Amino acid sequence: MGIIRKTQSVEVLLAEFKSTTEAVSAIALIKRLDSKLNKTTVYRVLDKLEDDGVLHSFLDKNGIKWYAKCNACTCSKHFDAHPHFQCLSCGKVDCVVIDVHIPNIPNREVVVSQVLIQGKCEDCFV
Amino acid sequence: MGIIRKTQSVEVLLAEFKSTTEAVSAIALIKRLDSKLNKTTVYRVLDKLEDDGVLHSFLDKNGIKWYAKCNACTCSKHFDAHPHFQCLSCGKVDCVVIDVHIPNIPNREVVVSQVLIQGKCEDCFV
DNA sequence: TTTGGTATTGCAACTCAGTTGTAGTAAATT
DNA sequence: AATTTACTACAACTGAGTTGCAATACCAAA
Ligand SMILES: [Zn+2]
Ligand SMILES: [Zn+2]
Ligand SMILES: [Zn+2]
Ligand SMILES: [Zn+2]
Repeated sequence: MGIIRKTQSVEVLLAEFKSTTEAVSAIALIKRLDSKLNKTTVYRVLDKLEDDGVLHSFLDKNGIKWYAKCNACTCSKHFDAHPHFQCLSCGKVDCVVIDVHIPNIPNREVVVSQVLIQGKCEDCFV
Repeated sequence: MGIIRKTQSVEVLLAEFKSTTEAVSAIALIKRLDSKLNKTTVYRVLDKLEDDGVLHSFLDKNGIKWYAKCNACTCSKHFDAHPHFQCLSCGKVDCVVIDVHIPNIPNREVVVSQVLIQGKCEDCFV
């Protein structure tokens, strides 16, 4: 179940995503908002925002959870099964709006796929 | 640094991969070998076998570590940057030897990519 | 605007995969 | 057989994420 009440915590977290399209790790948010919100609250609100189709989440190379804004998602369905790009130099992660084609595999049904690309981002690219 | 001495622990772990091409999670190995090997030993030997190009590892949807046999890898370089397939019904994971093409991204250098495909495996496919 | 129901929050305690330090053990080499 | 040192077991730790619960704050009805 998603967000029901527009609380301070919700506003604070939404504000973190308002000005950027970059992804942010749950851990980074917890540290950054330490004086304002409790760790548990951050996890719970992020979870609800994902339910509502406002944010989407994924795991990075180290199994750490990241969140980014959704584009055209609803509470019933996420439409942003796009790849994510993690910079090996600065660690920044963001959504990449390219289409990676997953070929059919004999005798298997492909339902969903996750692609994590690693390399150098715009800022770190010489 | 990889394996230097051919110990009992190494033999036990190699035996687990000898008869199958399926991937096995570190946790599953730890449980399965609980009477023979210590948890720490399992992690350390797996790590070394990966260094030696005997096994390769990856994280599943839940950030859990899995290992599978390598094909043509050496201690200096892993050549098996292939996708992995996790069955949503039975949980089984294995290597998929298909080539998923990652297109170039403007102003970014793609170094490596990880693809995790989810769906129904051969056994669970109706 | 008060009141009351309940969604939400903070806190502490927990879970659990994976790591680290270390003293003892067992391969390999002589 | 003695020596060297890679390896192992154990216990204790780490750190991201979860859970239970009492206190709080949002919202709507009165
Ligand atoms: Zn960068
Ligand atoms: Zn994204
Ligand atoms: Zn299956
Ligand atoms: Zn593989």
